[in-house]
Amino acid sequence: MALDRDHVLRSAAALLTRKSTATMDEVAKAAGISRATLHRHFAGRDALVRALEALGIAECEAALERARPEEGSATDAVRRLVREIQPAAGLLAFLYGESQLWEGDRQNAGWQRLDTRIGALFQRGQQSGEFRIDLTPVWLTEALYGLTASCAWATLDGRVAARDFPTMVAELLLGGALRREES
Amino acid sequence: MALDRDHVLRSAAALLTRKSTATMDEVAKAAGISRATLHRHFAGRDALVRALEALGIAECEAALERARPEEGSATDAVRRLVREIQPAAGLLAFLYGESQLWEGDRQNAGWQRLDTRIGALFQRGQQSGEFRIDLTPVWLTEALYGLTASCAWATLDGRVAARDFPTMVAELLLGGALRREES
DNA sequence: CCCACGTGAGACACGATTGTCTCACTCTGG
DNA sequence: CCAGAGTGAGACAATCGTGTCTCACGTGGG
Repeated sequence: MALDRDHVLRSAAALLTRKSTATMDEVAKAAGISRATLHRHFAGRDALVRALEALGIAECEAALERARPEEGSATDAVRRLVREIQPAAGLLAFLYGESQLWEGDRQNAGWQRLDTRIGALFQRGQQSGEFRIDLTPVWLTEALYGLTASCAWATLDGRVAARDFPTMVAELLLGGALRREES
Repeated sequence: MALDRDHVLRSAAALLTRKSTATMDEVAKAAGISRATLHRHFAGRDALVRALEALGIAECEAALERARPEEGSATDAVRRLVREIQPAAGLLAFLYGESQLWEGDRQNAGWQRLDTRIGALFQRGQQSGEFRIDLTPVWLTEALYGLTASCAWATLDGRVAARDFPTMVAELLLGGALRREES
């Protein structure tokens, strides 16, 4: 039962990542169950999206946990974070484009928790002198989400290889397009 | 009449940037016209979105034109491009999230034209030694779109000041988060 | 003045999606 | 074997957005 629910959620995430307007019927078929059973798990489309949001937040927090953001240099911590977040990138991209989640004043507090922790990582990098201080931690956090979603979509379209995901996102976010003189 | 159409288009762009699921009725009200008149300008929602797509492409091409991508260093050209693209950033963010435009095989050829020209700019930077070669021009182009959309949304929410848009996008895209030793 | 045109307002039907319900089937444990 | 829980299939009404239509209004030119 709990396993069923998780399986349904993951199928829905995979489908909605590709086709964000998918019908409840399509979601059910993708999970290999009937629409009736889908409704037994999730009261409605809204409830499903909320559950996906909670899953996305949980996966991001788990990725952040695994990345050990307090450990070692902030640079390496960001690289670890990007690597750990890749499995959730598709789901994240879907949620990122689901404006329904952002317009109300009742948005999930989990995002703020995440923003705070990721922002703190960038701030730590600034304080240690690793990161430049003219880009705010808030913007760097936003850019991390944005680049993650962009690369997830580009991967789906085949414009970027999945194995290059960590490099592409982390290297652009950290080093930018400019070539370094040193190193 | 032609002016009316342009005014309607711009109102729709402004509204749909904030609320991508806005109704035809809401779009009409935002433009100060009735739904009937809106339908006289655009056969349906699809036609409206397509017209917005064409407008977005045209604005991007105009921005690219103004930025003179062949002139001077590629770095400065990218900075100019980001600056010129800012007025269209909201519209671009809306289109970027409109998956309807990408899933079919009948996507507007304008995007490919743009991708090619912007990709060429990044390639020029790589050939001149300004840009690193381990990030593909395709990914850099994608990242430019992604960061533009992210910053547009962050600006709407007040997380980033509009006046900082060019700096935030261009500096992150070009230099990344890492602090430079030299310069 | 009068007519033609564009417009706003509203009615209407249609399609798509949703949420709820019922019923028959299957499997599992006692 | 049997009872009960869970499921799939389908019917059903309700809702919402859409596309089309009609009609009345007013405005500007002939």
